[in-house]
Amino acid sequence: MYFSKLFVPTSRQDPSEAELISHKLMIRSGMIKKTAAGIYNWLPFGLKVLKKVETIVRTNLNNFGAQEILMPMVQPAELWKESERYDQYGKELLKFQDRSERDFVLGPTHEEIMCEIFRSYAISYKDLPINMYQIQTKFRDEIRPRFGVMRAREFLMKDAYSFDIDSSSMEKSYVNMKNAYISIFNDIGLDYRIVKADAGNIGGDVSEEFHILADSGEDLLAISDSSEFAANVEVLNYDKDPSELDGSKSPDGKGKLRIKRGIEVGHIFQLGQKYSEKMSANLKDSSGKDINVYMGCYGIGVSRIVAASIEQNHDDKGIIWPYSIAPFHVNVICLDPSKEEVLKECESVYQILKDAGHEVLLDDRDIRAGNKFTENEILGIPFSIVIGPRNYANNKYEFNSRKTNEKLELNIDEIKQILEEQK
RNA sequence: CGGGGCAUAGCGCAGUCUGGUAGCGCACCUGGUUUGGGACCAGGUGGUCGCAGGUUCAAAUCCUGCUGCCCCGACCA
Repeated sequence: MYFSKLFVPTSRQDPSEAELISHKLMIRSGMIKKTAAGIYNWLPFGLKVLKKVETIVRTNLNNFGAQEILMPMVQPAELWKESERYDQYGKELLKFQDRSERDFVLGPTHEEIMCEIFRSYAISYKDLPINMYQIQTKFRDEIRPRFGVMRAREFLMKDAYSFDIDSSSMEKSYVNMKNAYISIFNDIGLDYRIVKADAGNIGGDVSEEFHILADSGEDLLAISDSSEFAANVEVLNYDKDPSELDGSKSPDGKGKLRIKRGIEVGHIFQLGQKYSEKMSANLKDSSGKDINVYMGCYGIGVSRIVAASIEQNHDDKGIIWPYSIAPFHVNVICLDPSKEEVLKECESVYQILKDAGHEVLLDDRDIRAGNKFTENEILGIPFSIVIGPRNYANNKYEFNSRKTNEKLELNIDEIKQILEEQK
């Protein structure tokens, strides 16, 4: 992609609306643009990152046996009345009417629709387990949306639902999804923790959260320094200031608790029969008896991961993308594109790397060098290659790492080698 | 929903107290000089001062009502 053809409206000033660093940087790097409180546009650069996260999520879930579907965002209120969440869910549930005054809601989650799908077919216990997911825009009318896409009203979520014949197979489905999540978050490559969690108003007995660690995280996590114990402090029923937990004995008796801040990006639940009872999502077991299906549900805040990544990885110059979700892998910075021989050399390097399967940006804009360097840093592209009149005839190129700030003189094969190792 | 703040050019802001021809920086456009770390000089475009009423000879400025946005809290993936 040629930079001159990309719409990336960067800004050198912090927006007045933003407080959080990820929010500021997402606006300054031209990734997002707000339309209303908690409602955002994803511009080309931001969308590239969002799609990267989406692809990692999709690929892993498919590998772990889940099947992608797409459910409607607009849902009839009747289903929500049936599950009794029409009144319970609270004002976060956006309600409205169509032209003939029928009640609808804008989907904040899809247990009701999922049950409706399940119960409308004659499904045998032999068909189970079934696990279906979607990656879709959700709407929750937050009391106070804030921090950009971190806590938006409209946001991109992956939600998955598993169906099993009994409790023990539901647990197997749950563990399978937990493993899928571990694989997803390992692939993304951010520092994360899995903690015991409060199931909140989704319901169910067992639930765990995936948190990306960051000092700005809204959740406090209590993590043992010498065992597997890790929990959201919400579940500890501790009546004092949670920061006092730091250094106290771990509930499992092993080691001391350390308090860390996290951003919740995934939450998995064993729902049991909570929804299937209310919604009559049944099937027959091997003895012919009607059973309410055992469900699990599994969420990932896809758009939130983008912001959380920036919270965890940035410096005073801008974003630092992990290779896995970077909008581009390498930026070929052409310092004087008006000189034909320089531009030719840049295009040649660009093409070679592209042909080798890397995602390359060519900054061919006829602007000052400093602007290109500074924007490259704000945008956080992992590697850059600087080619100018001074060094274009060389067979060595200036190769820079955004993360380490390292500057190397490398030939094209050495560069290919390094990029190959990142995959 | 309670408390606090803000709304003036694309962005960031001053001007409001004390009413009297709407300004600054950045961005953008023209020309020139520059050209490896957000260049410089000269010129230029761009505003129903959030909206609706009111007071006044005169309102960005004073009064009333409304709307939107931000922060703190309660709440929540």
